[in-house]
Amino acid sequence: MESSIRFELIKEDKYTKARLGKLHTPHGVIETPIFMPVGTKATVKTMTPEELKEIGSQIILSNTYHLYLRPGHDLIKEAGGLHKFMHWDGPILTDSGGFQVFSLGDLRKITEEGVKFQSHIDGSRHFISPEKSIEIQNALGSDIAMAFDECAPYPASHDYVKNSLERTTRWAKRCIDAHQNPNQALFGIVQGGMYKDLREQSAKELVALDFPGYAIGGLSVGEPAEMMYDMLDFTVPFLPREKPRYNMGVGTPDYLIESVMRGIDMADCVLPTRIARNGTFLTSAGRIAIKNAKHERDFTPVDPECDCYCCKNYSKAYLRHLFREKEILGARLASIHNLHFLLKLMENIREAIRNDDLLAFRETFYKKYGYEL
RNA sequence: GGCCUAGUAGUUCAGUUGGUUAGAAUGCCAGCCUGUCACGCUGGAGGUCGAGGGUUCGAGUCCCUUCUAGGUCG
Repeated sequence: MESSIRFELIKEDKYTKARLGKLHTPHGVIETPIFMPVGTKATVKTMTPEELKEIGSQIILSNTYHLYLRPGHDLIKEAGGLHKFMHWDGPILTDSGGFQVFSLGDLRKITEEGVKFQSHIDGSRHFISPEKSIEIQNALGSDIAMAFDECAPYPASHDYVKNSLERTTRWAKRCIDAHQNPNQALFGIVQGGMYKDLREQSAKELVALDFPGYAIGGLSVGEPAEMMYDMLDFTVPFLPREKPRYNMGVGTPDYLIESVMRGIDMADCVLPTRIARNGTFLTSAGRIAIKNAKHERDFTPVDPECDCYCCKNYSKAYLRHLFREKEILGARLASIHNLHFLLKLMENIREAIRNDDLLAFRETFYKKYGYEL
């Protein structure tokens, strides 16, 4: 089947493995490398689609498992699809529910056929297979669907990860067979835990299936940063140059920069929006915990270098007040800022790649951010 | 003026028949959050138990005096 997306590789950095690209989707073109805000339950928490656009979001994520449970994929299909339902006309990528196999650990049982879940909402029993996940994602109508995989925990034994990855490959084949939507691309997900031989095996098996894009899963699940970088260094070269590569679940500035340098084109993470709701701001000078007492009488913006709506109009003292009072506006402003910060970071990264200047950009950024290599 | 009730962490309150180092909630202070069970989680500081005296091996708990607040009766 001809893929509904097309990846255009525009430029490769001279000194790193970073790439500049364009990903053409049915709902628009995405400039890569890109960060994708996460809207698990058909909303990027606290943000309207207009606000998302304004801060530079090009594509957002949503989640198969959560939307299947509530409100139900049949309802969303009836509404005219996820785009229409949530009033977002840009590209959407749906995660397959595979990560919930991992994160809802004690509420599920994995078999060859699929995964039996108990709903975290009401305990009701459900079964999601590769076919079911594709059916749901098809009903949602996302631009990019993800193969139903198993994200192995860290640490995990070689045996466990090997079995898991081989099952993930078998599931990937079933996803391809079940996938019939010409307006939706299906990405495969490389697993293999922290074992290089298994990463290689997984990558080779999936590349043989010829997906239009590849994700690297099972990273940033608690392992040391160095280990993740190692895995990226090792795994990315097995992926085809002409197809997009997506590092799942990565969202700190350093993880993003390091991922891009290793040849990653896409990343997503709940971190910026989650820590936003808990009062932490990502800034060019590092993280700021706005609730800390030292900001009580600080009437300057969170990040003087930032031109987002939050930083242009509100002071640290005011934001601290909002968070102490648990006023909803605090969560909104922080979400706007954190997402804008990462999206702007990615824009700067793209510019740096364009100028073969990524290494210098990285050094300058880290120095100011307070991050030690 | 008489009688009754209540005084315990910044605040609202628990504290068994007297028995290790007086608890909770909230507030305060700090840390954490990485394909979202998440406006959350974890930790920390903070009290001469209104004051003074007495009984007792031992008193936030019992007795006396006193102060404060509220109620009530004249």
